[in-house]
Amino acid sequence: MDGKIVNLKSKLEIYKAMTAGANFADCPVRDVINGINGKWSPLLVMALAEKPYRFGELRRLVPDISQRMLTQTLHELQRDGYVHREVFPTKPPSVEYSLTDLGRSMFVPLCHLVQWAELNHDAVREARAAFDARM
Amino acid sequence: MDGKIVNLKSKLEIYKAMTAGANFADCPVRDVINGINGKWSPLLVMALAEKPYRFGELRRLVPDISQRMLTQTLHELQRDGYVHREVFPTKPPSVEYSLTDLGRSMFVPLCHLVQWAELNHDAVREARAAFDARM
DNA sequence: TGTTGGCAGTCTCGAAAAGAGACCAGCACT
DNA sequence: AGTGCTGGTCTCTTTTCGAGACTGCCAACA
Repeated sequence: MDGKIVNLKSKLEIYKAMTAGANFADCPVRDVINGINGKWSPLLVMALAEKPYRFGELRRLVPDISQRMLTQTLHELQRDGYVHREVFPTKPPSVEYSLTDLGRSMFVPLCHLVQWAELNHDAVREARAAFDARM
Repeated sequence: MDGKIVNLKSKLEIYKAMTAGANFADCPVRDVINGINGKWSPLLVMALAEKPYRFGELRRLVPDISQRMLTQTLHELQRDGYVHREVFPTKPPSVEYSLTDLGRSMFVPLCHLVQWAELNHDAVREARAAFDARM
């Protein structure tokens, strides 16, 4: 199961980086990707890429996220260094979330993926419809 | 230093496309992204981008995926038009999975994201360690 | 004075999804 | 006759997710 995958160069290296590790800690790509590809993470990064937002603003912006998931996802994004959390000691203390430099640099490739998604949405929907029709 | 990297109109339109929709069906980007960002989808797409694989090969290639999840993820990828499934009537019938043109075109931006992940893995791990140390 | 409402969350509980592993039919090799 | 390989499905358990109630603080309103 080891000798058959030795054909390409750059792609193979990436591929090996994703699969070679015996576990998660040894695989940088899966480690990082799994932090990004949560259900709400890309959405929040896209939102914060536009401008910083407060907790309640984000909640109103993404109506179908629960507070629990918003708190948790922001916490994870903060932990991984994508998001900066700042508390302002106003009368009711307000909390502002903004993208760090790391977050902004991650936003670039993410944005490409999102652009692809926009362009190819119709193709995907068609494929889906054709597939469902055959079943 | 404020979000000036992002003040292009195209990006704002994408952002609006992600957040404006009242529900999922109206938001093309979320619809497509949610099909890509599963736990195993990117990994399998990366693997199949190298060359077509059979079911058992994929299973051995990604040792920590369960058959159940492999079947299900491949099925979803096929439904969305990224993956082609072909059955060969050999003695024990073998099934080969390969990327479609749509899958290959999606692989391009995905690959950028993966490359970013590879490059910035250390930064993310450092941020994570620093964050955990403070708690 | 009591009430209401906004802020940023936390807590709990039921539902949905993921993971582990048994099981299936058919065929080849020993 | 037993073992192993093919590509899966079925069931059971654990993990995660989602909805909504609840907290503490303060300000405005009646």
